[in-house]
Amino acid sequence: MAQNRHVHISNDLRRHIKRGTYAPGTPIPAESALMEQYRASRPTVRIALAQIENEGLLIRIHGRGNFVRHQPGIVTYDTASHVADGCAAMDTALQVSVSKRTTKAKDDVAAILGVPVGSVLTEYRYQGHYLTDPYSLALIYVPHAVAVLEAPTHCATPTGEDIREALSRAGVHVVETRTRVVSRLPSQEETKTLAIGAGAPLMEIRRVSVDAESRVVELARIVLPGFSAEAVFTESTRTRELEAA
Amino acid sequence: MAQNRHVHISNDLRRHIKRGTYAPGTPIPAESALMEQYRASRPTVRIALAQIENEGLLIRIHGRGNFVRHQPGIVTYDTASHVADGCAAMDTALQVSVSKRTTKAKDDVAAILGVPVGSVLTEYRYQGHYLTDPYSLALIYVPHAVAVLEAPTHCATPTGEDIREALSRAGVHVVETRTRVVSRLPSQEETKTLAIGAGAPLMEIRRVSVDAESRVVELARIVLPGFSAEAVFTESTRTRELEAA
DNA sequence: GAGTGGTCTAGACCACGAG
DNA sequence: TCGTGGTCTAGACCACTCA
Repeated sequence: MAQNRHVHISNDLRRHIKRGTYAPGTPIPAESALMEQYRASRPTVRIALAQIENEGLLIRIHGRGNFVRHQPGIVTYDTASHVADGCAAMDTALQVSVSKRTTKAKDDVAAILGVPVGSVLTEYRYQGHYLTDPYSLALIYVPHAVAVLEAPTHCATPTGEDIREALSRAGVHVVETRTRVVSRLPSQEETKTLAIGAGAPLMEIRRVSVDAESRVVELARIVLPGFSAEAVFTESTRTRELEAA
Repeated sequence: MAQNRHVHISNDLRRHIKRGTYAPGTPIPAESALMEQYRASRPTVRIALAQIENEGLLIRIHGRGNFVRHQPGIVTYDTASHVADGCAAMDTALQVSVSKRTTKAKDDVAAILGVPVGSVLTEYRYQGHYLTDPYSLALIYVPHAVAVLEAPTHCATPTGEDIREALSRAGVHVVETRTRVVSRLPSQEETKTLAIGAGAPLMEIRRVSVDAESRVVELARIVLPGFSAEAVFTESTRTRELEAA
């Protein structure tokens, strides 16, 4: 069936995890035990572990063990669904903590925002957790010249959509949104903050919101593990014609 | 600087490739030579090679060697840019070959298209190449009940946008488009057709086009290596208000 | 047949975490 | 201190490609 040794092991481990033999939050047997169990060398066992780690099934912690990851649902990034209340239909195990910080624009962020390097910005950091495991990170930048908003205390969405509502309440109206999606490997820092493997695909979403004066009022950099993320866009040809008219 | 041995090696190889010391299309030194050069064991060398392979810098061919990949530009999937002519502004080294095939809908495709399982479809296969290296794959399904189109002979886009123009010419008008983007690891088959490593992040775009009668007229499954792909979406709040009115 | 990459082994040493 | 995972080594055998 499975040709490669490590494929056979990862298939078997995957089955155990999906069936619940190895429960979420608990460690699977130590690598030494797996070596005996599958009569394989350590590198072979570790290749199998790396595979299922990159699939989002495992969190490996140095000195502690290899733990079954809690399986959150898919985080859907959807511009069409303007959910009024982030709390609605939210799993209570899903937690998003928001922190607020004042910084100065570095060159890359400044270029996108269209402000001088060193301009004062507010950085909102949305860190999403599902039980004990992290699953999302969003950094949102709003120039002080545009608005200074309070960080939402509760019901924050993982992708920071609520900032745009807050902007609207502050009298800043978004007219156009440009979104860019890429798929890439995580940086070393991202492997830590998202608790993913170095080989786990990652989805990065960059959202730029513009107001009527073509001023960039918000830049969002959202980073999600590929195994629990999708982005959905709906486009109506009708509205394009209306716009042209 | 570099703590890990394999990181040091991959950094060095990456530098050589980007500087052009190792030219595109040519093989880098054999693994045995790299072992001597960096005084490292084979597994260590191979981890370094896997890393830069997953970044899209290397194509490894069993029995032949490890070749520097030609660097195509980024393939941008952009719904907003309706390029009338695919030939315009296309690098001549970029080739897209299209083949046409008649099949029957399997259950997953049938469910999305909203047709019975076993319905007759046309499958258009867009395979993109940059010089000798593949870089894109798009499979597009159109039910026979909707239209039977000729495969475009030239100037095809990597993402198969021209099918929708062909539909329009055939009197089938797309009113709404739903696009879904995910980031994941490639299947074994995809590693071969795209010549990417098993650990290379991949962007999959699913596009569903709907006509005025809410009939699905086209399903596109576009698969691109993450290292050379991005998806861009532009959304205007203004049109949303127009639509509501 | 010679050279290449693909897979696996057995074992060593180090770094981290918890008691 | 001990058990865990993180890294690396030296070497073997196999599979593929090309002359």
